[in-house]
Amino acid sequence: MILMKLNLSTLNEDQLKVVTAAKGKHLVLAGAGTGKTRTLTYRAAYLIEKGMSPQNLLLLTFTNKAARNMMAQASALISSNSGMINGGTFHSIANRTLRVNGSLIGLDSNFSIIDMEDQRDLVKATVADTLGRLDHYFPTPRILIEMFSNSINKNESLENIVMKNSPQSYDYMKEIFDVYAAYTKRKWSANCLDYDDLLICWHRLLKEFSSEGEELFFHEDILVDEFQDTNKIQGEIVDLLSKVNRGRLTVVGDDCQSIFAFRGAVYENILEFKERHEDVQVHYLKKNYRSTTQVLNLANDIISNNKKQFYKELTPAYKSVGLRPNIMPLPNVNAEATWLAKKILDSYQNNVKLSDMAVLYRNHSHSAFLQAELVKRNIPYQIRSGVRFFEQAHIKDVIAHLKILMNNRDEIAWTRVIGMCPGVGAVRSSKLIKEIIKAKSLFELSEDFGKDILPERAYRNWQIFFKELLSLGVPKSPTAFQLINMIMEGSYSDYVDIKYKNPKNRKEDIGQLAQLSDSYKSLGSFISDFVLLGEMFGSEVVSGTEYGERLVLSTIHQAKGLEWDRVWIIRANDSSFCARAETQDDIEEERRVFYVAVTRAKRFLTFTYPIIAKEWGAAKSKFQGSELNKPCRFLIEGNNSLDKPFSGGFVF
DNA sequence: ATTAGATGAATTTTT
DNA sequence: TTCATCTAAT
Repeated sequence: MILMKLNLSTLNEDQLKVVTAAKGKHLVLAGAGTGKTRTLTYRAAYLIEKGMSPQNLLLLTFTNKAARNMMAQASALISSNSGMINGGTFHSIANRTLRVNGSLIGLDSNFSIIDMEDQRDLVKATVADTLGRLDHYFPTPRILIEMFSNSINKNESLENIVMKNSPQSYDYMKEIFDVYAAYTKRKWSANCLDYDDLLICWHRLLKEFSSEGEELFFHEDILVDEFQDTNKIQGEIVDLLSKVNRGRLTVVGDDCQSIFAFRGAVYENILEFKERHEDVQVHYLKKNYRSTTQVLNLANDIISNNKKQFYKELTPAYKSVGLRPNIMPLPNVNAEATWLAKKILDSYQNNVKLSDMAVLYRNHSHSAFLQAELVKRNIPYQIRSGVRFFEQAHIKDVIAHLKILMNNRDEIAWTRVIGMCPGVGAVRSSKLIKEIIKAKSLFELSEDFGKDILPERAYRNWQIFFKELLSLGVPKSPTAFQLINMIMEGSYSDYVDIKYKNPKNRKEDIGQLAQLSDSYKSLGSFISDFVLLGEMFGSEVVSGTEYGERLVLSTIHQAKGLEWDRVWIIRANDSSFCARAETQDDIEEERRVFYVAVTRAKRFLTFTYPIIAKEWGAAKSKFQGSELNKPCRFLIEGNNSLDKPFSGGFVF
């Protein structure tokens, strides 16, 4: 095996110590911009250079973006013929493990993975079945899903979650339990796993079938990035895995950048790591290679107001000259968008690349006005928020066709597919599905299937529809590529024309989907990768020219781990960040979100906010103009290194 | 009894 | 823009 010589001279002393540390347990506390991921991937490469096989390494992280980043960096460091490193998000590794060994806990390896929308549909159906008519005050499917998920990810009883988050629904506690039980049962019999189930099942598998030295789940070393984003169950999965390999584990994280508490992330996983594990070596990385002193000063000032943290002040790696971050109040959201678009154009005309700039915000909806303004001025942008590629209806339609061929019991996919047949609605469709599932396979049904279930008119439509479905199974085990093409040659194409208002674009998307599927060996791996990595295929919403660089618009959560020369943080008013925060912990979380945003900037950082508070229904008549926004409290508390508010907004 | 189209209401952050 | 509920058509 030919190995690339790893060049360790580019690492600083602290990083080098981590990279070359002896096998054992290591906790690396690293601030923003200190080369966290780089250090971790160098360690992976170092271990491989020392003789470890890449397949025996396991690299884990929470978000897809971080995983992609990490895997790309790691594989750039090792020679291509040394094989693939084993790594990805917790969910994708769970999926891989369960496809192979899930049968140990009674799982059928063809299971489907369902996303939030699918969950909602299934819960809705379950509620209708268990409770009959809906009560106005019974929590919506959306809320129910959130309760269930919270209870799992935060490892608290459903009762506690309801009491804390929706006390007004506590009267329905019994019904909520019933729905939960029925929903769980239904998922299982449909052979479907949601995101949480992936973790639960992996956890259960490890708990029941792993023991010290157990080969099945053995990894010579385990490296975890963004450890502050892990939740309770993920933390336990890491514990169990490291028990198998007798404690070879390196976790890297920054408690100050923990911004996923809403889905159960507990930075206590970091804070308590030393108590949970024996013989832990702790390392600190504090040198920041990203930002100017001015940006770092503000970041340090902001985060110093948080009480719960490992305090680690970031120090700039280089002496740099920069401008102090600046705040620009504007009359309203329109003015904010116009001003910003103009500023961006100015920068661009002064030879700043669009790809060196980014606009960050707290929620998706904050980007709307700016988008309109950018389109008006022909400024190309790329947006990393909003509806993802795989969540769009037409894409899900096609995927549902593939899912039913993989997993005949997938009632969610069936509902979606059959729902496209005219004359068949919720009631008749559920009758049909019941029969289909009984039959074990679509192809075992008799030709006149449906005749005794549907009225005449609907049956005539169904016959055509049903024949087409059957024809999908004609070539022996067709590829995803073939299947998608067959679907598009059939009546689904007409369905798109009738049902959606921009059918041409949608069909192009589906064409893209077919292209993507072409590189997959099996239908199954394509589908599960698709659901889990959906955004990776991200035909992100793009405007402007097809080629060349684009300005990035992103939520702060999605911008984590990235950096730009110039960063604008819009809607930097207090209510954007703190309106929903109730407890001190909530405020600290928002402060960390703010801190993450600030530390994305290398040299220029500007905040803007609209002075007049206008909520989203503003178009509707109600007068709301009397309330004025204040700048975000994180900018004015303490003694911040910020050019004070109302300083005139001079930026460059 | 069901479906399908119309109307009015509501939006954190991610896997 | 998407989602739940109401209402008219089958």
